[in-house]
Amino acid sequence: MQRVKLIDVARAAGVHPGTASRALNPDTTGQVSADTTRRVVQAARRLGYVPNTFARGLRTARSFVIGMVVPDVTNPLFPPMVRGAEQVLSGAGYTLVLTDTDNDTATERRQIEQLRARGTDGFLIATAHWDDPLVEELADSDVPTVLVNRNTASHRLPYVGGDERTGVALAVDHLVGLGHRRIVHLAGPQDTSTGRERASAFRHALRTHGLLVGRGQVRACSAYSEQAGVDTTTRLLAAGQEFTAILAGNDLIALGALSVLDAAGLRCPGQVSVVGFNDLPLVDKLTPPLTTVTLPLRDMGALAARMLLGKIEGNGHGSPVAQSLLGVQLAVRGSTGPVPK
Amino acid sequence: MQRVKLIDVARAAGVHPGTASRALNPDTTGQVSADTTRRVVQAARRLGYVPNTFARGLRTARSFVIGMVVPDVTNPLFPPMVRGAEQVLSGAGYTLVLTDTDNDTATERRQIEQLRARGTDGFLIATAHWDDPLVEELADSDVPTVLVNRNTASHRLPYVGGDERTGVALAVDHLVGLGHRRIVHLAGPQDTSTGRERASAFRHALRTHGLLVGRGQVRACSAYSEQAGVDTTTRLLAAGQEFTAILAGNDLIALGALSVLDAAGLRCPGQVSVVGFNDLPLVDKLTPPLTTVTLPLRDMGALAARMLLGKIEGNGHGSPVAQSLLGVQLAVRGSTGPVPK
DNA sequence: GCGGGGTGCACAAACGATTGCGCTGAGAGT
DNA sequence: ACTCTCAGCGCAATCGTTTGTGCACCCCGC
Repeated sequence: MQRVKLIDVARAAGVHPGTASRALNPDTTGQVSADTTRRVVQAARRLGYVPNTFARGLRTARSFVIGMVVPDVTNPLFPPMVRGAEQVLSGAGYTLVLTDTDNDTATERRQIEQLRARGTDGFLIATAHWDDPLVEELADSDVPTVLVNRNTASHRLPYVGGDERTGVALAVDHLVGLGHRRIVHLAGPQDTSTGRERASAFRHALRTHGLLVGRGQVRACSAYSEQAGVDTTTRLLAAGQEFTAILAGNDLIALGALSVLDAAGLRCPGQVSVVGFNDLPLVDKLTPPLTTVTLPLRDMGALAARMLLGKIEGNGHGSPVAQSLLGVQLAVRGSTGPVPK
Repeated sequence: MQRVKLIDVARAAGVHPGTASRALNPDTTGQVSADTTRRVVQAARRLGYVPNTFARGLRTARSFVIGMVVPDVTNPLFPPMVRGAEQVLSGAGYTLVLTDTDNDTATERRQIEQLRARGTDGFLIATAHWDDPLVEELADSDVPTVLVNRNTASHRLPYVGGDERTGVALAVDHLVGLGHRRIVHLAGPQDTSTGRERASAFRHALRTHGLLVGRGQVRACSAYSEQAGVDTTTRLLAAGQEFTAILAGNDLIALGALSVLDAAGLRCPGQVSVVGFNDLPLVDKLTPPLTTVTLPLRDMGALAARMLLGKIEGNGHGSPVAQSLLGVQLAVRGSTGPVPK
């Protein structure tokens, strides 16, 4: 596979392989004279030496591989996080292995097992559920792990996410500012932290404005999908609930809501205003362009990666559990307007 | 790192580690009696044995890692291909390492180097340029490689893509069927196979319909981006070229074209029809919904992965170079209509 | 001039799985 | 009954790197 190995470099430099190893390794190069180091480094460069990852990994039990687990790469929410993480990681000499669970717990377990068998140095988990045995297992184990995008109930692991509560508050303020009083929240799945957090923040925001939160005003969708948005909105209309605005759990749910509203002859924003979450690509080009909460996805991925590196390279101690919430913004667009008279 | 190793299993089964190894390995289990195999397998399962990838890789010089190189994960074109590939590969016991070149050749080279150092068993390349030194290097090397989505001039490596020519023909037939005679092609970058192929197919399709291809009728964009679409369309209008329909090199270019047309007061599809390529998510929800060519992205990824596995596990021989083009479809939507009178 | 403290390096033992080789014993063939 | 064969398994080398240990040797101070 690889031609030139350490022993070749050592021979070329006229030293023992062990010495060559120390010379090449930044941490141990101090144990070797400057002159020898120079000769070894030169020989290595000249011969084009690349260390064999297997041999090194076998000896050191480190792989420089980070596993990142997402539910579905084709969901545009995740690629920016992946990019952010990858840039940080590859800058630090790590390789990111991305794996897709297809929203399936069994698959997820299998993938994680496989990665652990590979000696993965750490995990970035974007699939966490509110009660998540897999995540608890990771927390019990000694492999460094950081949660991103979704948290768990236990708060046992470091977490990086968006400031959901502020996002919801911005959206509600905006709607209330437009005169809306009857606002419905099509919440995300309540087994995810984002779904719960946004719903809780929604109730809180309404109360802040002195509005009551009636029953049926928060309706949880079964998934963060357009179809779930369609279903829940259909039920909402069937229930005869009155409302002039919808805060959707995310953009996909908002899309589902919009299509049902359209089919029911309810104009947006004329009769109903709609706000989404995440600011997916192209939602600004729809008719009407979707008002939505923008999360710093890329920064979330990058920060999570940095925190993970800190856990790995910092000797395990340091701030044990950190919960970081990154700032969000509200992108006000065409799907929200003044409350109809 | 890992508790239980082969020697533990062997001890539990009362055999030599070597024997245990053979018993566990499907290829060599024939060298061990059925009874012994059963005992070993049972012990392995009971103890929860997972082989150490490093030790195995060191000995066998195989990693069961496939590197996939894409220009940008956040471009929705790629995630479906990644998923398709990942499913095939993980089903076969391989791990997919996804890497993002950020459309930068230097980054790409670095990433590929790093992956090769890791003993990557094969590459799936989605970043190929028409003349691509990096790809040629891979072709020269002995590491199995399959190109996907984009081909190179040399045709030295197996390739899986969509049937671009048919896609273009469908689009042109559709436009001509609507009465369009003055059709402009906003071609993709001409250093990519897709850009060249679509442009060439466009000329060919026009001739098939007995239409002349005038100068200025095919205009190459500098990138597959919305901005490039904006720029090229702006130039097109400035040139005073007459046209009633645009075939865009891809959906992003089409989006750019649409916004410029809109700004210029040209209604779509009333005055100008627009066809895209790729069928990105949400382009069916725009106003007007974009008529576009649909590629089987997921199948492309899956087939490419299968071909790569064939190259890796088939002993190198077999059909040396295969070029596979998968069927495409035209999704007719609202952005195309009858030619204005 | 001699002992002591260091520096700089060589030596060799790991890491854990795979695999060519060779030994043992049982069955078959004559 | 004796050899031949071959299935089944144990033995030990091997993959390439890292790292604890110890041996030189040099310089210094007494």
